Order: sequence, then C-alpha cells, then structure tokens
Amino acid sequence: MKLSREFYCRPTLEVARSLLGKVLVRRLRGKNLAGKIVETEAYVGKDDLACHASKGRTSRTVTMFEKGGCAYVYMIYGFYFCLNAVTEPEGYPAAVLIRAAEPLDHVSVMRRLRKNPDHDSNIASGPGKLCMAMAIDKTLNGRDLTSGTLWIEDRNLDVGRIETGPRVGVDYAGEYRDKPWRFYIKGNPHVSRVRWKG
DNA sequence: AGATGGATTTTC
DNA sequence: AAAATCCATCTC
Repeated sequence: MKLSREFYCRPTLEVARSLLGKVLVRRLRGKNLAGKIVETEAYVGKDDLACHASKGRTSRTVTMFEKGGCAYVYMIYGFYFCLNAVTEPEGYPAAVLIRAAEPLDHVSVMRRLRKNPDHDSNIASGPGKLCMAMAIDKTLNGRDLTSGTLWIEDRNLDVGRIETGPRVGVDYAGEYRDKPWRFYIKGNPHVSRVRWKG
C-alpha cells in the first residue's frame, strides 16, 4: 500500500518522475484526505544551486540529508509551506517537491481548508495550496512517509503523458536554472499555473 | 489574459 | 535582503 523505503532511496530524477500518478494521503481527524500527484520537481544534491542543500548542512537543510522516505517541509515567503519527499540514501541531500495534486478523497474537507475556491482545480494546484488543502505544516518536517499520518501510496492509477520543463522560481540558480527537472501530467487541470517573476 | 505589488517570517 | 508562493487589483 504505502510506498516503500526502497522506492524513495533511488536517484532523485527517477523518483520525481515515478511519483506522478501516485496518491498523497494525509490522515486528519479520522479521515484520509487523498490526492493524485500531478506535478513534481527534483532538487538534487549540493551542486544543484536551486537545492537548499547547496548551502551545506544547516538547521534548515538537515532533513534533506536524511534517508529517503522522510518528509522535508519548510516555510516559504513567510506565509506558505512546501512539502518534499526526501530521496536517495542517508547523507546525500536531495528531495522531490510535491507541487500539485488532483483531489480524490474527502474533497469537501480539502476545499474547506482552502477557503472554498470557485473551482476544484484551485484546491491543490501549487505547492503552497497543496499544503493548505492537506493541513501540512512544519510540525511534519522530518516525519517518516513510510509510517505515520502522511504517506504516499500506489493505487495503479492511469498516469497519462508526462511532460518535463525547467523548475519554477529558481532564476537565481545559474547553470542549474534551465535543467528540465520539473515533471507534470500533460493536460491535467490540477497542474499549477506557471508564473515567473518580472 | 497578463503584469504588479503586498503579505510576512525564516534564513544566511 | 531575498526567498522552490498566492491573491487582489490593476491594465490592456
């Protein structure tokens, strides 16, 4: 049911691609909120200037050095949280950012957590939105995704066609800016709208 | 449909 | 000071 430790302890680009179509589940007050993952990004090691761990092992990035299968949750822009699945063996700092999901189970609860958007494609179509919709915050940082109240499982859902492209919001990352390490399901309405700064 | 600015806190 | 974002509020 839940993805195994071995699933996460692989090369990060492979994990990022194979997480598409898997189901993110959050147990909250006796309900399993669930959504199909439709968009991910890979952040790969100390050399990757877009990866937080390029700054080395700090209090913020220590989770990225953990063994694959842990959750790396951080606050961004003072308002929002982002959820990552840590990848690769312990000591290699890398993770996959879960950017968007298609709500599947307890959609009404997720909609309410998101303050009732007009359309369901606005519930979890972005990393900050996804964390709001599933009540994910920093208290989950470092948790094990292979046990506990937050996990990813395989329901053998149809994945469709996978597209790749540059990661969002990493203009500062030099030669790593244009790496095609963003993965998403082509045509799925729950993929985030890409906007870059001007 | 696309651009701009504001909210707010962690990080180095 | 800038950030792996989101939203309201402009302008075309």
